[in-house]
Amino acid sequence: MDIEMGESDFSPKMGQSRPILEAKKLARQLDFTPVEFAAKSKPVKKDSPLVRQGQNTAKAKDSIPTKPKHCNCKSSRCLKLYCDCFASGIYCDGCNCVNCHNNLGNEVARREAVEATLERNPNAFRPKIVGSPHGSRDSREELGEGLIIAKHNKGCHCKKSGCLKKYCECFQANILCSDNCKCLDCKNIEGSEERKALFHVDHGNNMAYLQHAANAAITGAIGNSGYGPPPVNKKRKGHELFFSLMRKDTSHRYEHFQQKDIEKMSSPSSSLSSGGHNANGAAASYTSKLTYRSLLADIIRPQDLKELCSVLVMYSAEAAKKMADERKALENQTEMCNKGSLAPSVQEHPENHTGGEKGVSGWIDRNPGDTISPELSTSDGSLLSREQPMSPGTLALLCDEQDLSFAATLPCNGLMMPPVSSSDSKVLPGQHRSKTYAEQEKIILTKFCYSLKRIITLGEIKETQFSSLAVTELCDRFDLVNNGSIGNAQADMRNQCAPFINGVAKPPRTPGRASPAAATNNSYSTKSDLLQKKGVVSQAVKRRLHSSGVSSEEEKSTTLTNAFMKSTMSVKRSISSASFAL
DNA sequence: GAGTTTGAAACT
DNA sequence: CAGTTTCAAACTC
Repeated sequence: MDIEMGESDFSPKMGQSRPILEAKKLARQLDFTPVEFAAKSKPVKKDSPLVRQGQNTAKAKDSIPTKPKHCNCKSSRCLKLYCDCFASGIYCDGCNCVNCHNNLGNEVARREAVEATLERNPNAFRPKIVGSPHGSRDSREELGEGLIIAKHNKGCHCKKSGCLKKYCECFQANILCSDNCKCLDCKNIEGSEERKALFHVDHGNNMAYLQHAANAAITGAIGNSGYGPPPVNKKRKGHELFFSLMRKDTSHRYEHFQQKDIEKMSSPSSSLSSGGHNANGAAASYTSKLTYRSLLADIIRPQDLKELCSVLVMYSAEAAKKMADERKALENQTEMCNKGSLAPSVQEHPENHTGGEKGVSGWIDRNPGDTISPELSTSDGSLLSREQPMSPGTLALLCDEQDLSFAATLPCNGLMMPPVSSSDSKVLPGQHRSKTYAEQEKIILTKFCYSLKRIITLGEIKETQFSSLAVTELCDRFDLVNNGSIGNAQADMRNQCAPFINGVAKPPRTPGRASPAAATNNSYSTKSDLLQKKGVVSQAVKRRLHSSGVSSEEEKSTTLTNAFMKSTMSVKRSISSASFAL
């Protein structure tokens, strides 16, 4: 990514057209280099819905490259947006293109092409999908079916694909068509049964089925069964038009469509199907809840993220209070010594009893509403007090993550000090602050580290469960086909399977028919290994945390501050990624 | 793998 | 801005 244009490429130059300058200015305004900027403009390839379904075809593998799929350009010299590499802002590398100029050796031509492209369209290299991981989160929302609502900047203009094939950029980006689109007979809309049919994971990972479903949906084999009115081939006028059509002919739509699968589905999930649009009720029960979901979807839930953030803030507050208590006690002691008299009754603050040690239990296990002083609990359970202290890092995190509901209750106007006494905020020395921050950050980092490790471990477990299940099934099927004979091909297959079970090797099978018990044992073995692995992870975390205990307060503060800032960024990325994955 | 279809990009 | 052409990816056979 450090190829392509240098920074100077986007610096204002005399004689450049306004669109170019604006585009370059835009690139600068964003927080990445022009190259990265350009690279972010092509988000769709490796994340296409079909790929995310886990298709196992060669095509699918090709669709998950470390760089966009190798192009095959012949006439464009890879210097036009036709070329995926060029559009992605990267050099061609290992492509099958002919007469390629998208390389270091043709930097001049390439630069001219970039400028020409920007002149035509200053947004040419901007992210096409607003709301994707590569775009702004602002317009992104989650949908109940593991889909992210985002918008294609320009929208698609599909006419024949029903926006259910990868010709459609919206579909390819796994987003619904939006008002920006000018597509005809769009089926890539919320509630579309055709779209849901595509994501039916009972057939999942079955490329042929997916494609068949798409074709059927597009041609009407699913949608109209040949009896209903032909697809209206006119401009979609919002989603209502389509919905009205759907309501009219949905009763026909699934008559010939995978009856068994229809029967399997029971719980209506979409507003469309729950709307009772079908007279006989058959289609009403047909709702697909089997859309793509991240393996972490059940582990990292939005409320978990919210809770995590809330708890981190809570610990921050606790740490601040603890430090304030200690400091006050110290001051009292000093005062007592100075006066040489009996210690005056410490004006205890109710929060003094919260107890820092108490707050080191797992954030998931803890009920945030019942373990902290009333001041820390808000009506929405966000556990925040407007008077609680927060470190700059915490504030930065919270103020920046304004989409988190709890953050809305936070004042972002600066540092607040512990409410020990009215005079404290005036006289609190800087060293106390940094000490407080260090304590806050230490606790927050500790908890956050635990949380992340926990998520990772759970994710690994789940991944392995899925992988081992699939591998076991594959191998057993193969056994079945071979009627008990294990040939070289099977051995090869097993060898190929091995890497997919997360490094937990399946025990070697004895030659002959694979017994179900063996498969079960394999499964248990895997789980056992995983549990062991989990233990190792926990111990590793402990060791790391233990070893991270630096000696001096300054070191601790610096270390923790740096780590915290890193973690802050990680939190943001994690939240963003997790939200997208969910 | 060749041929066809498709829709974005480029062009007029 | 609309219509047409070019282009390369997606798709089909």
